Amino acid sequence: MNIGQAAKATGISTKMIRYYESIGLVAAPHRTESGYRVYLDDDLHALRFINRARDLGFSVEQMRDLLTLWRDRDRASADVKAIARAHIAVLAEKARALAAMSETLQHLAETCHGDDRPSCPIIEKIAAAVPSSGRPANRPRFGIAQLH
Amino acid sequence: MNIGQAAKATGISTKMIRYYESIGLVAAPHRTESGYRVYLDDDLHALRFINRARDLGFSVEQMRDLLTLWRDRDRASADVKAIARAHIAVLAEKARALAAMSETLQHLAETCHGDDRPSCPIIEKIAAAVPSSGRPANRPRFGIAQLH
DNA sequence: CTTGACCTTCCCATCATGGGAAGGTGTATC
DNA sequence: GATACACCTTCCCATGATGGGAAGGTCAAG
Repeated sequence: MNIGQAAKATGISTKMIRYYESIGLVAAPHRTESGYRVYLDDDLHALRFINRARDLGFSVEQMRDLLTLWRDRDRASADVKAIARAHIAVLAEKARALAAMSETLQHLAETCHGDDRPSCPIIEKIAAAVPSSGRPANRPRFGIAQLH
Repeated sequence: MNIGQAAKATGISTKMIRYYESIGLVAAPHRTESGYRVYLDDDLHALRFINRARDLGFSVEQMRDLLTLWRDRDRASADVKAIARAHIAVLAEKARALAAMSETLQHLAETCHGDDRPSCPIIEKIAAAVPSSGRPANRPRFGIAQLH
């Protein structure tokens, strides 16, 4: 099985399959004489595992840990659960932060006529913060760019 | 006012203030004879505007648009509202996606004993997808890395 | 034997942000 | 005045996960 077929079979792009190999997240597969990568069932299982972990928002480094635990038949389920729980908390906090932004903006938008006139509470409140939207100086920022 | 003081006054790091200047998001401030940047009230207003827009999850390009609209006294409030509404939808969708991940993982974690024994439904279900967690092939991915 | 679909490696871009080096400036204290 | 220290300048590099694209090799069908 070539890399393109493996990509279709696992839902991971060829680019990313090569990337995961380059950073050692997955083992290098066999090669044909001409240098083509050949994927076997075990390779595909690992890639599918990665795809599902990725869908759950795990980072590459977390997936590395999960793959190690997956392969270790003697690991304690507590080890897996600890990773999961930490991740759940981070996901929930990011979701909360985004929802809060959305709602704040929604409130602002509701008070904006949205017609030809220039008066616009949205931009006015961004220009001069209302107390309720003030960020207490050192609360961690959760802008879009900080969400990974 | 030097850049460090401007940073404290606006909540934007010196690094980012210089960056916003370099990409033309804010105008270059005056300089002292020795080359130090000097920030005046107008500069600070713009930086505070940016900080608040950033707290609402707006991207640099969206902030560029918002700043233009802010400075244009004759703009239609509909123009501002359109940007806000598009952004609200994106934020809400990202929040939803993250919350869904968190909940899926939460369900898995609840069925895991989290003790010394190796049996762990979390990792087993990542290894062999359950139907309910299957991603319908071409639904847009919303992993952590795609959230910006 | 040509065509076209694949494969290979390599480099570059994204987005917003921080780190750090190498060197200049400004001010308070000895 | 000199020394120390905090600040400023520009410049380059890194992040994380992903895609784009170039330049060239391989394979199978017509």
